[in-house]
Amino acid sequence: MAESRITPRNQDFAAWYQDVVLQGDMAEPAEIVKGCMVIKPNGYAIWERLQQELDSRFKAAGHQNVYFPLLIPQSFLKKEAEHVEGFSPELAVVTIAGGKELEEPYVIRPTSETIIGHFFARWIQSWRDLPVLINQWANVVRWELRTRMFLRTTEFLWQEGHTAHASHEEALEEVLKILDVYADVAENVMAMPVIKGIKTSGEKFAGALRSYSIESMMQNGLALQSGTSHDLGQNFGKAFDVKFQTREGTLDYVWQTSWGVSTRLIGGLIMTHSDDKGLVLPPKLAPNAAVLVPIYRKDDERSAVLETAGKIAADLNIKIDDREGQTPGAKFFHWERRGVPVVMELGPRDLASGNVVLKRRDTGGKETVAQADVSHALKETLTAIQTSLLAAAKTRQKENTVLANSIEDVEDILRDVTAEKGGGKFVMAHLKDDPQCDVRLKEFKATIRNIPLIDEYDGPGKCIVTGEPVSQRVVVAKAY
RNA sequence: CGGGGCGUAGCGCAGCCUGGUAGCGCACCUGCCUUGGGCGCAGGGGGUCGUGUGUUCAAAUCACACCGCCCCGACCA
Repeated sequence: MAESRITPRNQDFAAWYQDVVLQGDMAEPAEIVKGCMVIKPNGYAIWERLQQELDSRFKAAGHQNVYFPLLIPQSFLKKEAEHVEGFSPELAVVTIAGGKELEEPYVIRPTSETIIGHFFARWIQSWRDLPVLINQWANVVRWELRTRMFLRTTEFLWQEGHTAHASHEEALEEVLKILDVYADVAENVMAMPVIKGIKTSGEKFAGALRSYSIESMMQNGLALQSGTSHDLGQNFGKAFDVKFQTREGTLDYVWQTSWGVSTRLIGGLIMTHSDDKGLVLPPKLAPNAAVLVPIYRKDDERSAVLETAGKIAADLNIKIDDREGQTPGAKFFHWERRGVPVVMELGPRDLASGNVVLKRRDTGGKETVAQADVSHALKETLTAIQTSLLAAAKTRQKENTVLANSIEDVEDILRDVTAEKGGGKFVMAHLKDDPQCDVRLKEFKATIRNIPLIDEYDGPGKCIVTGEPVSQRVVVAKAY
């Protein structure tokens, strides 16, 4: 593709984001399919890395992968009142199939709680059948009015875990266990710091008793809900008649959970680390941790450089960019835009000195190391990049988190924040989980992102809207 | 779905007002030359002007409708 300039972040953050996605060759709008995107190899490779990290953790926690149908009988959605109300506006419905109008339309799944509830009812009879711990990697469709690549598209890829338990305590334990998995992957793989917390009633999943989320701060200060884990209580158990016989011989409805992360994570990754030169990837997720660019002038140099370069690349199991007809400069820009953590340079001078040059994507710093030490040096550099990306993101989040003790202060801080101009903050304030507060915040388009599980501030206080006592400060922000 | 902007070669754009043989830069192809941060020169290929209907001798250009993308709002992972 043609490679052109990237809009600077401080000029227009939304334009910058789109430029980075396009210039990084990760995805493009599907153009002929409203609100959808094509995920290109560079983007999909990142998703595959995320899948591996998540899937291995799910498996380790005892979950097994399954697959349920894309199409769900429309009547299923209606069985859980809150669920249907929440999802109705964004459903795509199939009414004609095989050339005939269907007796009962199918909805294309916006999520699978209902169809899974139906099968749980068939699979579960006794407490001995519990817990059921399953996960599916799937696509879902939600008819969104406004889309942005990776962050919100009509069709998106995700995983949805669904579990059924004999007790509420056990279900809740599961919900929190998965929230920890999400936080672990976000921080330790994606280098994206998150705040674990409880969603307010107004923001919880339609049909859940309670939702938990991880929220992260993007470079423009907006919050991104990066993963959710729901305590479904017995709501779907009752709606789909998922009963089991207890040890004591009585009948009870199962306690369910569901949880998911999506390709939205890739959007979060981009908006956490990337810069005005393009994508920046943490080594643990980068499809190419390093790329070697050979530099030569004459034919004899070329063969000598390529020979040594080939050996180094093979030893390190990294890609060598030996494309002809491209100058090294052009190659440097190429890999820089694609976020490759380390670009190595090897030219005649290095051949003579027995060295090789390592350039870090995050800091731009160059380091010359002996070829004999390059394996060790690369490993160290990649570790250093991973560490410093997380540290930088944490620092930025901390610097942009402020306390406010009146609703007017919250409004002053957040009123003029937009996705384009940035300037967003996480405002820690005492607010009650109450519609009154939601309404007041909505006046300047802010929301309570979550109620942190770990209170890092000053404990109880009085709600700055209702005046009622609350146990701790909550995260208020503008969000994607 | 409401408001605004946009849609012309792979990408970025000019042309449209005032209708008359579709242009520029980058990218691409060939050759020579270059290569430590986007080389240069010469030659060359590539377009149903978003789609449809209408007005006209003639439409990228005028009118109407539709579609898509981006931004803002309401809805949302």
